[in-house]
Amino acid sequence: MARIKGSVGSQTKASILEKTLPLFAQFGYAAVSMRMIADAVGVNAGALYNHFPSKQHILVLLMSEHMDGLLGAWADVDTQGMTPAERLESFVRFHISYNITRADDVFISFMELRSLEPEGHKRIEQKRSAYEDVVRKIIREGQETGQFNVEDAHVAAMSVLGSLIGVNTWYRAKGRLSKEKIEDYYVAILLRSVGYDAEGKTDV
Amino acid sequence: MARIKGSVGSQTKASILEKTLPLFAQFGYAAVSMRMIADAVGVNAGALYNHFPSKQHILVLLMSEHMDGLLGAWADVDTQGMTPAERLESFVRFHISYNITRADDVFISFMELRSLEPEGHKRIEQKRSAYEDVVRKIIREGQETGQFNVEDAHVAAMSVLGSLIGVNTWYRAKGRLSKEKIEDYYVAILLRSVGYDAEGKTDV
DNA sequence: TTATTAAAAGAACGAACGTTCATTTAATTG
DNA sequence: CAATTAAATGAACGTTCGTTCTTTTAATAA
Repeated sequence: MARIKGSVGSQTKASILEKTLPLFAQFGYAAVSMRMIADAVGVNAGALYNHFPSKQHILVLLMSEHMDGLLGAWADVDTQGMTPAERLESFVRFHISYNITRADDVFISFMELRSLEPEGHKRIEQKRSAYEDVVRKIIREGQETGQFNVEDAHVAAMSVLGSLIGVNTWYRAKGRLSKEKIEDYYVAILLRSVGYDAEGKTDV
Repeated sequence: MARIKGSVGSQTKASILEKTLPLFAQFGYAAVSMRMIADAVGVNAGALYNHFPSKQHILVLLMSEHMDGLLGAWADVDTQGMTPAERLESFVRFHISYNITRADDVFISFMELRSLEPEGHKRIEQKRSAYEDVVRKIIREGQETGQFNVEDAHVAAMSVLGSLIGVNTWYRAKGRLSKEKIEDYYVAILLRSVGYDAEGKTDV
């Protein structure tokens, strides 16, 4: 056999990305073979090379599209005129909402950095760093205005991000808590963690 | 050639574990071959099977020894008679101290869960869950005594753990901050995050 | 001191790997 | 409608994989 009736290149390429994502997330980049991907797509392994020059390119595209999507979506959130506390609340809600529905993307973007060859690694690392900068900047602003009370902005930012990234490891759509409740709880926890007092409304 | 002068089984086994750990951490379980391990140990690949029945057994032993060490070391910390806040401070300092010097163990115990076959996976997962219970329990106690002010003990515990686990991803021994400073900062951040007021000593 | 066991080497196993290539056929272009 | 290009198959490439096996030699036990 040969070219299949109705096959369109752009669709197959999209299908490759879509089917590869959960495989990489579940088994890891190194443990997923091109034949596994081809089976999932419903195509012969050789056909993958009509759309990607190598397995590595699939990984790089998956990761960079995810990071671009993440950064782009945050850029679309309007936080103009907000106080640092309001801005941090926006960020927390954004991060949870965006990432909770993209567990596989988040997982591989975190786990498979080491599977990237140097060029790809550098590109993705820059995007990750840009995302970290968002939080660092918010916390520094809060430090400057005195709305936050924090010993070290960098450490506080890493703590906030670690806490948020962890959500993806335990969140289950059908779990005890709704997405909204989780957001509310994390907003409270993380605002407290940076020493925000909520105008005296907190405390016992 | 054959058996090497001075070779002792127990030493070789220990060497296999020691040399495999950084390889798994750097490249991932699936991407590390028995030949890579053998080279690192300075032995032929076939000789590995005098000490481990399979590659999988090396991973399971590495992970279970790490988790046992972690749980055992925490069990040795005396927190009797402490308040929940003091206990949480002890835990934060313990976690950072213990894990910061074992980056590779921590990394693979977190990353390679998916590489474990069912039996091993279950065993390790139980140990991880026991560790999470430590934090949940401390926070519940603080909730009950009113020393902490937290919406949901489980969420707060996962937030604390996520934040702590994150330290390992950015800590560098020669970085800007000493281990002691980092501990101090995290104690402050995480106690605030669970709504501990530090008897009014906090705030701007 | 002899017999046994432990620990290594090194060749070999079949299977699977990422990738390439010739070929076939559908879709598109001129 | 003819020529070209795109998208697929399936066989094949050399390499590497985890593991097994036979053989050799050192350490240990009888």
